[in-house]
Amino acid sequence: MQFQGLIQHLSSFQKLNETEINSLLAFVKERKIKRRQFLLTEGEICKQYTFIIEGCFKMYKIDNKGQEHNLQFSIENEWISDIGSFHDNTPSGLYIEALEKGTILQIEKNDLLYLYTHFPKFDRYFRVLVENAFINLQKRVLQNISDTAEERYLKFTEENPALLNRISNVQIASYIGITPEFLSKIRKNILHK
Amino acid sequence: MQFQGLIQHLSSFQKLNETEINSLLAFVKERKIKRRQFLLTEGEICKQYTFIIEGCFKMYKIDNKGQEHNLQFSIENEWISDIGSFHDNTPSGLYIEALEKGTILQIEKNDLLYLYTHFPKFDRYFRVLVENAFINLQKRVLQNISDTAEERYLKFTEENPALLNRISNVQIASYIGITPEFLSKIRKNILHK
DNA sequence: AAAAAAACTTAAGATAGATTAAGAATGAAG
DNA sequence: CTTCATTCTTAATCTATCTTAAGTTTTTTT
Repeated sequence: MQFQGLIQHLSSFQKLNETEINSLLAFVKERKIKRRQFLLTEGEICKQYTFIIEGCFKMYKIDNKGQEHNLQFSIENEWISDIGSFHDNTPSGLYIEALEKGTILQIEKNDLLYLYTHFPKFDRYFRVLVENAFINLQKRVLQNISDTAEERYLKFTEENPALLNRISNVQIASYIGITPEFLSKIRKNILHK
Repeated sequence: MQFQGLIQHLSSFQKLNETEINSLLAFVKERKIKRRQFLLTEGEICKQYTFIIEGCFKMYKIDNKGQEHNLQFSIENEWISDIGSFHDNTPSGLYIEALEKGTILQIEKNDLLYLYTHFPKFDRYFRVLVENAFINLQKRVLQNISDTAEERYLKFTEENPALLNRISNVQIASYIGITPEFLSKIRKNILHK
């Protein structure tokens, strides 16, 4: 079994007792995922929270011109899901796709709600998780509205060293909101300094 | 006293009992705020969560060229604070400023933590609040990386009708990440269609 | 190992958006 | 009610970024 990563992640926020751990593990299911496999596609309702044991995933939308726009990358010991679709039971506008083969744990909505109700610690755990994700998104919005593309690229490389050797520049360009060609120009520019 | 708005807001998520309501109200303090008054400035640690009874506020950063960039507007029955600074006890990089005179309620960090610990409902309430704010921020990031300035402006007007008569186009331009001059051009363009 | 697909780069020309500057209109404050 | 400050607009010029297209390199799949 590969539950240590998840338990450790939860425990880093607050101590869990036996009952809490066992309840969680009773609900969580392990899945092997192939490269290019989808965890979610547009139009589906997001019915699970996904915790990544191993692998690298992207969450993105496709615009009316067929272009992909990356909202998020996630790797080992991180959660990924379309929270909006999950909570409102509405069809997602997003895709979640594996960039590498990997292994995940998933928990169904009803089971998560059960945990929320019976063990307040889970409410708190996910509140803190979302708070942290929220803080990071705020920084990203500020960057988007105030920084140039070159500044956004440099900050991305500084803040995501673990991703650099795992994803292509095409993916990074899509994440910071520019074309791959322009990113190429930016990288050339940086080299010549 | 002006606590109805807050109680109502909380109750719309889940029923509160007497004890919970009283505990909350014991901690919450009312303040009158003048136009142009600051609730937070750069370098300060954000020590309160603020609930707006009446008024309109903006939260923004100032970049190294002295330019303002609006992260958020908030009005009646909404919360505003720098969650990052609040939770990590780190100096904020943001300003919160009143665009109109108004009235607010504030709760101190220690008191909020007390509520979290003693009444799980508050954990849940703030988890759901942050989740909703997070979902909206995700939409904004996707807009920033995939839509043109004109599309962002049009969506802003559609999604924030209540703000339109209260804030200037200068503020809107700063929020969607363009100059006021270019927004002027966009508005002219829209008229000529 | 070969074939196919995806990623990366370069460059020319096009467009979105910034900058500067100035004048007119609106709103705030004494 | 009047003065001062801010907002809004316009236009010319400049710059960042996109588009298209092509060629090269790297990675994935067979």
